[in-house]
Amino acid sequence: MATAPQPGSIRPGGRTARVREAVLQAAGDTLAEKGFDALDLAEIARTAGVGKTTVYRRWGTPGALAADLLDHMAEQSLPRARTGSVDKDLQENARLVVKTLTDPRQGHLFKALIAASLCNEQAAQALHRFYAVRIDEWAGCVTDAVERGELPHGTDPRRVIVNVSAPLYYALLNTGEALTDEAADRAAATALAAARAGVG
Amino acid sequence: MATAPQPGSIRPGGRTARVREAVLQAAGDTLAEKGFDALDLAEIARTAGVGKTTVYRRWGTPGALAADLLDHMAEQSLPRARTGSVDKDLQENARLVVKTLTDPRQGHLFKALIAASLCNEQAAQALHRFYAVRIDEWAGCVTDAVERGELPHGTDPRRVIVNVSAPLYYALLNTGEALTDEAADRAAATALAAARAGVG
DNA sequence: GCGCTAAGGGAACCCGAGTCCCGATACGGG
DNA sequence: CCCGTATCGGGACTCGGGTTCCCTTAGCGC
Repeated sequence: MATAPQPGSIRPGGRTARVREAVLQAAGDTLAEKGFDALDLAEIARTAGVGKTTVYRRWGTPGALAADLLDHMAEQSLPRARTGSVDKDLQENARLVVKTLTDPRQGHLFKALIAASLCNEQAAQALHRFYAVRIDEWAGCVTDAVERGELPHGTDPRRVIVNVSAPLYYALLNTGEALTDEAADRAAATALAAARAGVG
Repeated sequence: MATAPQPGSIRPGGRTARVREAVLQAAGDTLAEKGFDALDLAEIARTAGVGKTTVYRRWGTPGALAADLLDHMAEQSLPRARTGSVDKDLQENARLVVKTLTDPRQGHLFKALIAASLCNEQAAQALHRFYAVRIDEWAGCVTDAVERGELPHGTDPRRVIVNVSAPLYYALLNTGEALTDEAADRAAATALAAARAGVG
C-alpha cells in the first residue's frame, strides 16, 4: 500500500530537470497558442523532444501537467508596487493585471490555465495557491495604507486586492468586455471607494 | 461557396426537436457530473439514445455543443427582484448568484460552461450573450434606484450589477474561497458602496 | 571513478473517438 | 393524404492518443 515516490523526485537534477524544463516550456507554448483542450501529452513529448513514455509517466494527464506549470509559475513572484499612496498602488496593481491579461501570450496562457483548473482538481488547487501568493504579496499595499491612516482599521487587505482584480477577470471570462487601462483605473477606484466606506 | 444551411434548421419540429432536447439534456448532465474535458460526443450520443452520426453532424465539436446549451439556457431568463430598495435588490442578486454557484448541479455546470468558453470561441460568444442577458435584466434594479434617488445620476447600471457578481466568481474560479451568504452580502455591500461614492 | 538503480526512450500494441457511406424514417408543403 | 427530401441511424473503417514492455542512459552516493 506504500505509495511509490513520484518519478523525478529522487534524482531531480541534471537530465530530469532538463526534461521538466523542456516539457513545461512546450506545455506553456501549446496552452498559450491552442488552449487547454489542445493540450495533448503525445504532442508535448514531440515538441519538447522528449520520449512520449516519459511525459505519461511523470505527468499522466493534461490537468496534472497544467498544475505543475502553475506551481512553477507561482515560484516566480513579482514584487508589488510601493508608491506611497493606496490610490497609486491599487492602480498599478489593476494596470498590471490588465497588462498581463491583454498580453497575447500571457493572456491566452492564463485563460488556458483557468480552463485547466475547471477541468481538473489538481490544477484547481495549484491555481488557488498561485493566486494566494499573488494576493498576499499585494495585500502589503493595503496594510501599509492602514498604517498610514489612508484606510480604516479593520480593513481586510486581501479582500481589497481581490476587489481590484475581480471585475477585470469578470470582464475577461464572463462578459468578454475589453480590458483597457480605463477599466483598470475604474476597478482600482471601485475597490478603493468600498474600502474607504469601511466595507469589511 | 454558398454555405449549406445548418442541419436541423429546415425541419426543426418533431423528431429533430426531440433529438436536440435529449442531446442537450445528456450534455448538461455530463458537464455537471464530469466537466467539460469529459464531454465526448460519442458518449453523449450513447446516453441520449441517439445516433452517433447525428451528434457529429449537428454539433461537430464539444465546444459547439456547449455553445448550443448556453443559448438554450439564455432563453430561460429569470425575473429580477423588485424589493423597493437597492440594498435589498443587490443582496438578492448576490444571494441568487451564490445559491446558483453553490448548487451541486448548477455550480458544476457553470464551471464546465466557463471552461468550454475558454476552449472554444463559439462557446465564449454564447457565454457572453448569456451574461449580457442576465446583467441587463438585473440592471433594472439600478436604473430604478437612480430614479428613486438612491444612487447618483450617471451611475452605470450594468457596471454595478457586474461589481456584485465579480468577487463571487473570482472566489469560485481564482481563489477557491467558499461562497457563503456572508460573502454574498459583502459583495452586494461593496458594489453598493462604490456606486454611492459615484465611481463611474 | 564505480556501481547501483532511478529515470528516460524506442517500439509495438490496443482501443475508441471521429469519419464515411448508404439505407431508413418521418417532417411538412401541396 | 402523399410525395420529396431533410434528418436520423447503423455499421464499417482509420488513425492517433494512451499503455505496456524492456532496454539504455546517466544521476548520485560511496
